[in-house]
Amino acid sequence: MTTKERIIETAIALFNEKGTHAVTTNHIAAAMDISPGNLYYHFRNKAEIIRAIFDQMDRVGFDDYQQIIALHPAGSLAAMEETFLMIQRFNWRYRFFKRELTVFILNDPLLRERHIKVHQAMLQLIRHSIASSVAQGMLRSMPEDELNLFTEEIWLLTLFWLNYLEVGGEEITEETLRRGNELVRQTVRCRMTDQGLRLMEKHAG
Amino acid sequence: MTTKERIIETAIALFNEKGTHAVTTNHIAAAMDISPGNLYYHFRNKAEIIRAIFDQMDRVGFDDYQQIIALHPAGSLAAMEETFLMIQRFNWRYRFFKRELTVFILNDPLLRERHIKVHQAMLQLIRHSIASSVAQGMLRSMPEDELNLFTEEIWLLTLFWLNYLEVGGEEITEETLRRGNELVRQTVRCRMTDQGLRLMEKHAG
DNA sequence: GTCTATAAGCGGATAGAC
DNA sequence: GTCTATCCGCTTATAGAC
Repeated sequence: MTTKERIIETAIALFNEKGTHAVTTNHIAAAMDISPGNLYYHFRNKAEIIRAIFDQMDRVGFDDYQQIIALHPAGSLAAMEETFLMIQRFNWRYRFFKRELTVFILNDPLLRERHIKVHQAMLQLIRHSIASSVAQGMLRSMPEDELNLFTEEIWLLTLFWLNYLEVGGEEITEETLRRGNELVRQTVRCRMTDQGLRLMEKHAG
Repeated sequence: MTTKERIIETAIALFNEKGTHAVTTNHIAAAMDISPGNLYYHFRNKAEIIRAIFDQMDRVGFDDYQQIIALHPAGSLAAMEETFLMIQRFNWRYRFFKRELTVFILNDPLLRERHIKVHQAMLQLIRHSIASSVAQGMLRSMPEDELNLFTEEIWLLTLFWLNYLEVGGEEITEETLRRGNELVRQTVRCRMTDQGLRLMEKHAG
């Protein structure tokens, strides 16, 4: 791993542990046993480190997104759960980001725009996924309004499950992540047709 | 309003606007046209201002909670919606707090414990409310597991609706808050009995 | 209670040697 | 690429006059 990469990984670890504002460039340098000057050779300043992390997130996020797309036709429910867990893993790796997101967005219009685009894309992905489940007769068809709210509900649950666990003082484990998945599944089950429910039972058994 | 109160109100406004870390004691003093020294006469440091705000939140939150309790027997659905909006207003007034909550909790074990207690109390309140709706025949009875998940879903939606709007780049208005309410309502509707649905229709019409 | 002035400390950032 | 040394600026916090 290059020094630049090590700086980024160390920064992610420390940001996740203490929050970006409690972590200084000096802390990052000290934690990886290099001098502050060396750190500044690789990055102009702290903001640039954060930007580099965001870029990494974009790349990883894009790869994940491609995987989700590829997964999607495979089978509605299983694909959805795989997607949920994938997003949770992403949110966990970059958990400082989600924690401080609103403040970042407040102070950085560019990040705001970028994030809104991702947000919209995810909503569309979910809506599309729901529509295809309806077409397959797994979900009952519903009026436009209800479909929109349903879409937002799924996305909100997925987006904030990790945060929910954290502010409730729960550990993030396989078990608690699985519970979030259960939550989404139950929300979906509410809108299932009899046929969909039968298929799900079979799948579970 | 005393200077002390004005400091608190100014701090809340600035924290909401810029985030706690971007706002210094000097900024607060300047914004209200007093000297930094004067501010330090009333508060030992910035952390103490934040603590004073938390204390205010506790008091306001407790009053709101009492109102919710009082509201509760009045009528399930209407009370639930009133509660939702009350919590949104609270979250909006202290929006810096919810935005930075995970980081606060990370660095302050006491706040963590306090917050977890509130979290648990709200879950219990919701669970109790659901149980009484089931007893009244409004909601279909459900297995323990489903009830727990349902409770958490309601609470998660209520807790994060404001955050959801913010990270999605939406304005907080009567309209968008109402949409959050719709979301919760739809989640509840999924579990309603025929009797409950009829009552709701009548209520809406 | 409120002001002005100022000290102390820290984080961010750069220069220049190696 | 990496280090040491150092500077700038800002925030916190205090002392002492009014």
